Amino acid sequence: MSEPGKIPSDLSKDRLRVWLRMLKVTRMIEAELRERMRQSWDITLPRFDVMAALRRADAGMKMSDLSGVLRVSNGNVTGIVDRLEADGLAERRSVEGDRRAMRVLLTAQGREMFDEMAAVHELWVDELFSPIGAQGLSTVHTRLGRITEKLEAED
Amino acid sequence: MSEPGKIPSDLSKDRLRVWLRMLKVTRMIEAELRERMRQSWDITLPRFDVMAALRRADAGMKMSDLSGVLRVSNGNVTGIVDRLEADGLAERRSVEGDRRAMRVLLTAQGREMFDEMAAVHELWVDELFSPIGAQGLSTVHTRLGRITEKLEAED
DNA sequence: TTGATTTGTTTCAAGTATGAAATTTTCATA
DNA sequence: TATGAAAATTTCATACTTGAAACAAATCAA
Repeated sequence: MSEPGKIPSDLSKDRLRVWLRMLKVTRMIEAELRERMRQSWDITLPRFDVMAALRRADAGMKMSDLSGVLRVSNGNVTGIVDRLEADGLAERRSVEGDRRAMRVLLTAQGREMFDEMAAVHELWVDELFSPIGAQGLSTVHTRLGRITEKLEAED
Repeated sequence: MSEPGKIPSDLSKDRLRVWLRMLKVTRMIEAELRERMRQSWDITLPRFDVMAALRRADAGMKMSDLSGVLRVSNGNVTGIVDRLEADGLAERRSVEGDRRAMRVLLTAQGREMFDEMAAVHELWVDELFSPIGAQGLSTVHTRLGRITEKLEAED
């Protein structure tokens, strides 16, 4: 980046390049993880993401909380939870005091399966990110953090 | 990252944290770009991506080249090109010498529309990445590059 | 040459994703 | 206490996505 002969004020092109590379890396890693999950447990990434969110919430989460945390649409979550429920990994319970809302939580089976998957998932990510050491991780983490701050501040 | 009291050998958790953050940032930016594109030109991100790939190839690209470059499945590209073609933005031509293959290229209208969109798109990305300066861009770019190298070497 | 494999594309079923509309329930307030 | 706005979820139409299967055409080997 910013080679010798280049006008430094042209950050715009560099930002575009970084964005395209980030998009590429993210897609490659997602593809790799998706494939491994499919092979290992016949599960999809969206289902795993929902289970990960639910695992942290002992009391369960409302549908709208789920779509908020995962940043996907409400209707989307409805379908994924439907399928998790059909597989016996999650369940919907009513929220006392509000008959509109639903509380979703993992079943015992769902928790057990997620814990098993999460451990392996962490190993995979460690492997895929192995070219980046502690130094690089720190830099990338803080730089990306600035972007989320900015985006979250805009709401 | 790697705070004072922390055992440095536990890079695994840091890598997971960085991956999760990267996923989050990528999704936020994609959501933002998708929304703006929808509002401005009633176009989707996948269509824009295909047009971007085609714009660089004056002679057009084969369907399989497209899916290779964009890292999406063959069947996926079929649908997106179908819709671009229906909108008069791209067209399929036969490849002389190989009756199986198809050459896809932008129409004049497609090129014109893409150039207009690309200019604005670059401004948006510049804005969204504005919290990262030249220094940070460079670091992030090279770190992410190592990951793609590793992943591409594995094929 | 012919048969087998490979290549390029499309089709298909299932799942993921969006944004908008529809439903039901809650809540504020006049 | 009506009643209108806001909130929580589902439903819907449309589009994207995958992996597998189907198909046709090209290539390669016996």
